[in-house]
Amino acid sequence: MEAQTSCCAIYNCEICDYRADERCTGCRSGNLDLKERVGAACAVFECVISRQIHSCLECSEAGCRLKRSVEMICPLRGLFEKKRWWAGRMSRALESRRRRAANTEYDRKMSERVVNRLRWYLVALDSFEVEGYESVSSWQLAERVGVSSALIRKDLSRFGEFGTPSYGYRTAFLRDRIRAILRLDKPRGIVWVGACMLRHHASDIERLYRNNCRLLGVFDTDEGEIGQRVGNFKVEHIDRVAEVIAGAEVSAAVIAVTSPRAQQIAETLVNLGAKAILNLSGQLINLPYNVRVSSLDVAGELLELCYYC
Amino acid sequence: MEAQTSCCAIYNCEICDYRADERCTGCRSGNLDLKERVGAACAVFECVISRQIHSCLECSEAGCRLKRSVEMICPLRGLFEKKRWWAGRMSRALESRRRRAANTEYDRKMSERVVNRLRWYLVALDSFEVEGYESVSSWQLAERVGVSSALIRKDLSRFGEFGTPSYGYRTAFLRDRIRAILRLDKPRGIVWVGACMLRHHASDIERLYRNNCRLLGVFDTDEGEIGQRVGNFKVEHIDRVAEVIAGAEVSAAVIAVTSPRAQQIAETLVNLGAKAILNLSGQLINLPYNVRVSSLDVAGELLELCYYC
DNA sequence: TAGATTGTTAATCGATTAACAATC
DNA sequence: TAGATTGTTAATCGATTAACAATC
Repeated sequence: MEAQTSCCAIYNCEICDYRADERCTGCRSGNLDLKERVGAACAVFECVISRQIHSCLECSEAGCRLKRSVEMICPLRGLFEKKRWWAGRMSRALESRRRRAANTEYDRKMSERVVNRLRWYLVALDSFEVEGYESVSSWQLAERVGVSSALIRKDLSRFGEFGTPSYGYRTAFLRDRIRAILRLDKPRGIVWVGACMLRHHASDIERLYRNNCRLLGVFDTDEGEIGQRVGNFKVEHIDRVAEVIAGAEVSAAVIAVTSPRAQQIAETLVNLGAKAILNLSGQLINLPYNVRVSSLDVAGELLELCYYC
Repeated sequence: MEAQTSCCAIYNCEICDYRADERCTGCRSGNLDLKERVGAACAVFECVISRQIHSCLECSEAGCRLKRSVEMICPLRGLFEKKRWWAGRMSRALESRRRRAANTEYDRKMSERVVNRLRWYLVALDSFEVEGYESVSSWQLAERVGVSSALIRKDLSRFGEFGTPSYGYRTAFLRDRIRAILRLDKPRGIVWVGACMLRHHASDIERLYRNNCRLLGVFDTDEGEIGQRVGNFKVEHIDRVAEVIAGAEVSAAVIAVTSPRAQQIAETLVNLGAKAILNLSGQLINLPYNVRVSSLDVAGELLELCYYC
């Protein structure tokens, strides 16, 4: 177990200015209750060898995943993997804390299910408007979206009284209110990685523009794509992303590459300030808990659907 | 209210052979409790004018949405919209029944959230296997998928005991078990509509093949695409789908067209036997409750993500 | 044997539904 | 006024978590 002497973590936080300076259990006895220790104060994992600081679990700052930081701290991979009780115990102890921290990050008022439904209400309202409906009732909306009318009324009533009894909701008014709730008026900057996929989403981009989402640049890893044009953009190499974006505020990024570098690209984009990643690569991406990842995977989704056949 | 005399529905079912032959409340008093009536027997909506039969709420057969059938029955749109209490009452009364019916369709043992997670466990297991892991513990899997380890153990324990205490799960074994649970060994036939999009999903198709999903044909509405080739397929017009498929069993279909005909195409495919539709069109699709629809919408998803920025 | 990790239980948490008074 | 539909409450339902005995 002497090799694990190097697997120490010093509890320390740049933000809270707390420094426990205690060795981790990995080096000594396995009986020490890590949960207690960590609970006592904000913890940043600092590698005693490289002095690199990793995620603070309390503030959710910096933040690279625990497992990875452990691997970085302990380069003796073979030994570590044969006996990974240290990482195991640690990870289990911290799991629920991190989860809690991640949840309080976002607006407590609105669950992600509500946000998702509001988005579909908007699509339905648009279609009702096109069909010339001045007003819609909750059951009409429910019918089209595929949820219950009670849920629609409940969802909407969180944010105010938008309807009129016995009449329903004025289509245009409700549409505007939902747009405001979803903050679709605020301008956003999007980085797109994967030029090929972008070409097939021209209509999507148009819809984004209508909702104040601007594309900041198009990037790729594939040398064949670099220099090509997509719409108004020249495709740049992903390695040049910081340079090309040059200070523009990145809200979200789309990763639509086929190369297996999705994880690495995602990390680059997070460092650039992206707070949300749309992952179309079909690969799993792991990011700090304060970054939101949404994965759309056509093949996976189809396989899932087949289950119901 | 005389105009609504034509808005009658005869309760009648082709499948159960029940025919109540009673007029709907719309024509007479509004006090009749439709819920009771409908509850008494299987109901199909038959238009007294066109004699067209609409969805049976009991068997979930045929099935076009209630609202649409009402509109068809009552062509006096102006009048109907000014005073739609009939449709409102009806719809509200039936809403929860249909919902219940839809839920009992599927395997009660496994919620859709579980199915979705299993799919991601599979992706994670694949990646662990590639990295050479012989075994994984629930927290390792949890870490990579982004759920809690308790949930993973709970999910897996529904189907048997796949792990070994103090050791974890054997990667290859667990992978095979999950594949079996998701029935990925069973061959499936897929219809793809929207040639352009398919070209950008070559790698997805490959993954489908590895999981026994076979493409039956590629179709489109765009005349420019008809006759072109995609992989091994010649693109055919969607109107020829029945002819081209010719009796092959359709499990699921992908609708990836940009034209606003998504709803209509979906109905065609359901008539061909599709039990699940993957909707990439960005449009809302409404289908009978025994058909599963999953919508992936890049622009919408991205707008939703921006909310969290 | 000591320590790790599973499978499972009970407790908690959150989301959805049914129902209805208030309102138009 | 009669009837429709909202907003909201309490009840229900289901999903997730924490915890721990059983097991390796």
